[in-house]
Amino acid sequence: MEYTSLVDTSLDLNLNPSHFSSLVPKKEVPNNFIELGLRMSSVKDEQAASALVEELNRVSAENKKLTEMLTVMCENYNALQNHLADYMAKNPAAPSDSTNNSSRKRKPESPTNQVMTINNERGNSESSSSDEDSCKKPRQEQHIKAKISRVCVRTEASDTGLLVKDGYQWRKYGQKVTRDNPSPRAYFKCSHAPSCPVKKKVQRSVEDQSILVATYEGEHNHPNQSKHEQASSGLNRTVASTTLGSASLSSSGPTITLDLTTPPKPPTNPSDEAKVGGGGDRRVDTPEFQQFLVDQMASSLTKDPSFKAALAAAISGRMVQQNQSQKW
DNA sequence: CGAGTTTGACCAGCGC
DNA sequence: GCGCTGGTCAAACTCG
Repeated sequence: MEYTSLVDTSLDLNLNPSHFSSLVPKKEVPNNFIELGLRMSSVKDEQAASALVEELNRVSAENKKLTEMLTVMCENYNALQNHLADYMAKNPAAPSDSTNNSSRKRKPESPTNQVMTINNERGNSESSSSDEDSCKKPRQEQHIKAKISRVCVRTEASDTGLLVKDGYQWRKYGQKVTRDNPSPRAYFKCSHAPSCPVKKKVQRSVEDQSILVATYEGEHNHPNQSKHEQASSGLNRTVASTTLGSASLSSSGPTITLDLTTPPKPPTNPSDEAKVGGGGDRRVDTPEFQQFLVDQMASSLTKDPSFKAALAAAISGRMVQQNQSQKW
């Protein structure tokens, strides 16, 4: 997951928190504004003043946007750190962890690495017990199938359905109880286009029954038919509604966990359920996910008073900088 | 009545 | 070769 590559880090945000207090004299900002206003009044150009205010608003908005991008970077960094720590805690020894595979008859054949090579671009995120996905298909077929992604969706524990709405139309063609998970696994095929090879497997997580793990295989060879639907009430709305929940991105892969148990209001119909970035070609770097991440992270960060102060200082500092440059 | 779901049967890969 | 397992098929069933 290279989110940092998605963010233009060359932006000069003047956002180093450790230097805010020293570099940005906060109390001087209003003084500068007053001084600026006095100068403007001396020029007797109210239109210019209003234009300048508009410009300041525009710059403020721009700074806000840039700050959101920065929050994405920060959050990704933190998520990566957490995941690394978690991984190190769980796997203190070498990656050749045989404990998880000892009870299996099917040889995983270095599951993580294999899936990673198969997926090349997407990779697989977890080497957990549900990684047998990589071992089931004939090896050659695995190499043909290039896209395997996994999406975790947190749902209400009382929700017994295996429905992960992602904007595509799926037809269930089978259900099976697997050995290492008491919860049944549901098999879906994309029913929108007969030629669409995408398949989806949905199974509840062993560790947390409230989490649905959807594994997508293949790529859709057709556009998401319900994109418009999503735009109005589906994905975007759900993305917005998860602000009060939690979301986590696995730093090692495309696994995405959405906590949908705390929506602002209960869904009025099933279509309001989790519509996450599923679909074989849905990627974590799609605009939908980026927007989701931005919303999530901005929301959590804006709750942090220190971050607010830093942000305000950054914006103020930026304004002062610009004003000074305009003076010169 | 058509589309989608359920579910038991069947198939193939893998380990012993 | 046999048994276990995951994946798929297809007839029966359900629902709008």
